[in-house]
Amino acid sequence: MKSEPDTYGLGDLEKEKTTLWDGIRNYQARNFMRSMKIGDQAFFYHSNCKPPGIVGLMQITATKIIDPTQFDSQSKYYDSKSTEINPRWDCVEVKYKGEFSNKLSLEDLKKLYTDEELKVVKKGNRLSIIPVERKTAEDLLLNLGKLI
DNA sequence: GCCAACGTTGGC
DNA sequence: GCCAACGTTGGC
Repeated sequence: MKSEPDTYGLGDLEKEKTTLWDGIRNYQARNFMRSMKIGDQAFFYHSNCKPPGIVGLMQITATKIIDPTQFDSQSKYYDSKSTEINPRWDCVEVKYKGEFSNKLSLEDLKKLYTDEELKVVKKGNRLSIIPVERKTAEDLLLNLGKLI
């Protein structure tokens, strides 16, 4: 799950402990969130920064939550076409699990994994939520070191 | 700041 | 349903 550290970084989640992963306005990304289950783990990826890459670990603590920002006309995520009866956007709640002792930059990830093993390294991938195969995830956890 | 690689919108 | 125009993401 990607986020820009200037907007909401791993440090912000560490302070807050849990947060709603709201503001997702891409159907494919939304659908990936819908497939998540409570207890699932997720990598926190810092995007649009130097260097981009995986920095921490999270756990899904609640699913299928209606994204409140879609109804807030003051929010940049406001969607005038979404209704309370038929909301377009939902999200999950995540909990901070830790920061990796051996963070992996996008450059590192490209050296370690192919496009197919880890879709985030594929050129042109702009999705902010991308599934990771269990096998790759287990290997990533070994390469990322300890949680600090 | 540039631009590739998308996704979305809206006229037809 | 097609597609041109436009907007966004995000690495570089």
